[in-house]
Amino acid sequence: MEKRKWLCEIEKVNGDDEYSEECIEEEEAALILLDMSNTKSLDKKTAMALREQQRKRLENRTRLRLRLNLNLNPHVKGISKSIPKALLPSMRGHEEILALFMKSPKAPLFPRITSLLGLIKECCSMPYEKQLTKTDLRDDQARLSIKKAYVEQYLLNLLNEDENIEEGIPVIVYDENGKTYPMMFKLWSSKIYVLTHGWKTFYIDSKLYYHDDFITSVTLWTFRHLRTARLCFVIFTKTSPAVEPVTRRRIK
DNA sequence: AAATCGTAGACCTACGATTG
DNA sequence: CAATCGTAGGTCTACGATTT
Repeated sequence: MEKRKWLCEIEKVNGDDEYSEECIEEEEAALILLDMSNTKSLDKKTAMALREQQRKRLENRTRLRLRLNLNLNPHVKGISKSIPKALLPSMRGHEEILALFMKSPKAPLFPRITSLLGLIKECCSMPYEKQLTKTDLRDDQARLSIKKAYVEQYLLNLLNEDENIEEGIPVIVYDENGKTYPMMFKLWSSKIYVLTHGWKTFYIDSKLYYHDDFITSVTLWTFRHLRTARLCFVIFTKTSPAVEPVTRRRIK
């Protein structure tokens, strides 16, 4: 109910003269139809119209989720920039978060993948950026380690009761093209959180490799799928010239 | 045999305690 | 108060174990 209320407020602010329960149902229907368009044969025109409709809806949803994210991550602080006053009067008091969302030069709060539009059931986690290490990209390791603090702060509260991180949680990982990779999200020996199984396929497909002259980093988001309710990750990759080699010394 | 999993230990870093 | 030291806890790597 709270979500609906927010959505309606958002639509008002954005200039929609009318909103109603129907508009929300209409949105859900559009999202489901669009999802169908990914798997069934719709004619191009219909699919494009649905995509456009979904894009518009997503803009509203994004703002809604931002608000919901505030409740999950109320401690995010530190940036204070000007916010367009007309945006969301009811978000007063959260200017810092809005600034973060709107101005951050880093990763956006939400991954921009067309095929994911409207399929995100619960709000995304905050983005997590990691500079990949040698072992993250080693063929004989086949795993991505994820910082404990990030997992405990942002991801564990997204888990359902029946999901046991120590036993491993099957997840779907999306790359920036929307391609999916089944992986296992797991806590190893109460110390390291990792993504295993499909990670190797992912970095091979993404043409990632370790080199002293380059920094390869990933940005990761987590969300729950609208239809399957399954835990999903989105991983974007980035390679840039390195200022210094990114290795750790090890004496042996 | 190759791929993947799991862990021990080296290394790093943040932070509190101590000292000048 | 700033610099230094000690330490706990987190991250990364190497390598043995297990699975395919």
